[in-house]
Amino acid sequence: MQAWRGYIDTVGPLAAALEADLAQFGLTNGDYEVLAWLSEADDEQMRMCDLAERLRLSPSGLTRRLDGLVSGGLVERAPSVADRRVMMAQLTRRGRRLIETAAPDHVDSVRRHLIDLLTPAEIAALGSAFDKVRAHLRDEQNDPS
Amino acid sequence: MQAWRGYIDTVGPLAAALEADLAQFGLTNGDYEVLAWLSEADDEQMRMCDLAERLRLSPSGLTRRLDGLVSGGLVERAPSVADRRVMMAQLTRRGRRLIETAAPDHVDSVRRHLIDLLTPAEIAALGSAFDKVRAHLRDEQNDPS
DNA sequence: ACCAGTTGCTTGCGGTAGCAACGATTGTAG
DNA sequence: CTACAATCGTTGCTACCGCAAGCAACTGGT
Repeated sequence: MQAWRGYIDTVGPLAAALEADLAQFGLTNGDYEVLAWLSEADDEQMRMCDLAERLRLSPSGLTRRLDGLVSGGLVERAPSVADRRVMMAQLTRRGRRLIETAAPDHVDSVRRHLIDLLTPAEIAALGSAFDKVRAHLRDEQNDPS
Repeated sequence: MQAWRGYIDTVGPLAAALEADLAQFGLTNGDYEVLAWLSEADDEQMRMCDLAERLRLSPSGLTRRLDGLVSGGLVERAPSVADRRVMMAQLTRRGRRLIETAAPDHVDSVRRHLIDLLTPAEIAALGSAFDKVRAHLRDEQNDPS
């Protein structure tokens, strides 16, 4: 329970610190994640619904988040040829250049604020612990016994 | 970095799962924390500003959160006799009964979703890891080198 | 006693998120 | 082929939170 209190008091400030480092690029954590996922996708584009799932965002939430990125010229919407219901979120050249600039800095930020502070054993424990929690949450959702 | 991705994908759903369990009492995670802190305080009351700091909330954020709890009859505002600028957030009888009912359930929820899934070594690693991160964030804030 | 600076809480505003509802499109069963 | 269900994205609504501004009250120096 002590560990739990520590968790509560750490998660928020940690996210805030990372977001502060990202601000120099005009990005929020959420924006960064959109660009990161798109940059790793085939043709640097994804269906809105798939992207929403990856980002753990509701459809409406993603619509509005993308609005911001589109007006910033980092992403554009393109209708899918295969399914006219579908909108593809497509990374623009500007978006690609920005994420390529910001990514190393962000990775470094994660290292400074988290990874480099911990022993390899602690990192491994964190990884396996979160894997277990995530697996448990998935099971619970699929089988609401 | 893999551990980092796992962290990102776990923290949000975990908070959501706990919030879902708390919903049966009509409480959010934030509401619960207010009541929990107040129930542990002397005379079950705290100064707004101290409470805001504990909750990592801005003053305005706490004002609105308390609005909700006050209209729900769980907390009331009382002017401080020592300093007339200060408002005390005071747990009501209803608030005390609710937190006393909800707390065991919430603790159990944390166990089910987190603690019971992990080995003692993993729990210890989580605790020390977050302690280090939190200490580092504090240092950084006090000495923005 | 007075005035400047600080502290504490509230309010207006903007940004972000989820849910419910909707229109458009696709898939499927009869 | 036609009806019906499911999927996809957007929009209206509501709620939450932080920042900046404002007002009240306290503090310390003159």
